[in-house]
Amino acid sequence: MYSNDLIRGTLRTIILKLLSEQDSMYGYEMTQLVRERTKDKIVITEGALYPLLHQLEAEGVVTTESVSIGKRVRKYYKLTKPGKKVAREKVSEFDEFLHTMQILLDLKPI
Amino acid sequence: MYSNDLIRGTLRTIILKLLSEQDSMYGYEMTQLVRERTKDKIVITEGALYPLLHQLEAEGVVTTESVSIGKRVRKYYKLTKPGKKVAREKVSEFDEFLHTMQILLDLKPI
DNA sequence: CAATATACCTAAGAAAATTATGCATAAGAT
DNA sequence: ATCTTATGCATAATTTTCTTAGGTATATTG
Repeated sequence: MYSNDLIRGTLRTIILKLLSEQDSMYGYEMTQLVRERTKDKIVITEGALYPLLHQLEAEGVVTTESVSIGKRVRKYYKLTKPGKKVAREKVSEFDEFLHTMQILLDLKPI
Repeated sequence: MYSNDLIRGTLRTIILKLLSEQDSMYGYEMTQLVRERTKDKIVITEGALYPLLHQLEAEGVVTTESVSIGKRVRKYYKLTKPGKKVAREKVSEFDEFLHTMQILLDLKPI
C-alpha cells in the first residue's frame, strides 16, 4: 500500500479508465478490480469513491442504472457519449504526465 | 500546463528529488528548474512550495542557511543525513507507483 | 524609470481525500 | 444456529494539500 499522497489526484483517472474498458461497472466492483490489478498496492476507499461517482453523474460523464440482485441493489455506472471522450482525454493526459514526471525525476523507463 | 489534480500529491517527491541531486538549493531556484525541465508543464506555485519547505525543516529533513546576495537574502535548503534517506525512499516509492499506474491504466511503457 | 524578474512570506478558502460511521443482505465458517 | 466476513450502498466530520490572492522588497532590463 502506497502512502496516500501518491494516490491523491489519481482516482478520477483510474475510474474513468476502468469504465472505458468495462462498459458498465458498479462501485464495489471497481474497488475490487483495482485491488486485484495492483495487488492491494492501491486501495480505493468508499468515502472517496462514492462522492466521486455522484459527481461524475452530476457532470453528465456517466449515467446510472440500479439493478436488483436478490434483495440488494447494485448501481451500475456507464460512460455517456461525451463521457467517453472525457475518459480518453483524461487517461492520455495522465499518460503524458507520467512521462514528464519520469523525465523530471530522472527515472528509468520501464 | 497539466490540470492541477495531476500534480497534486507530487510536490514533496519533486522537491526531495531536486535536493538529492543538487546538494543545496533555494526556493525560487526550485520553481525555475522545474519549469525548465518540464517546459512549463509543471509549475510550482510559491503558496504551495514555501509551506512545504518549512514543514520539511520542521521534520528535520532539511536544514537551511540564509545567504545575503547584495541586499536580498536567499534561503538555501539542504538535505540532512536522515533527510537523504527519506528522499531516496520517496523517489523510489514514486517510481514504483508510476509502474503500478502504468499497469493499472494499461499504458505503454516509454 | 517603468516593467519584469528575483526572492521571500502568509492567510483565507477550496478541493479531495481520510476516517468514522451507518444501514442492510448474503455467504461462509464454527 | 449463529457469528463473522463479504457484499453493497451512502454520508458527515475532519484533515491535508493546494490555489488564489495578497504583501514586502531588491535587482535588472528595455
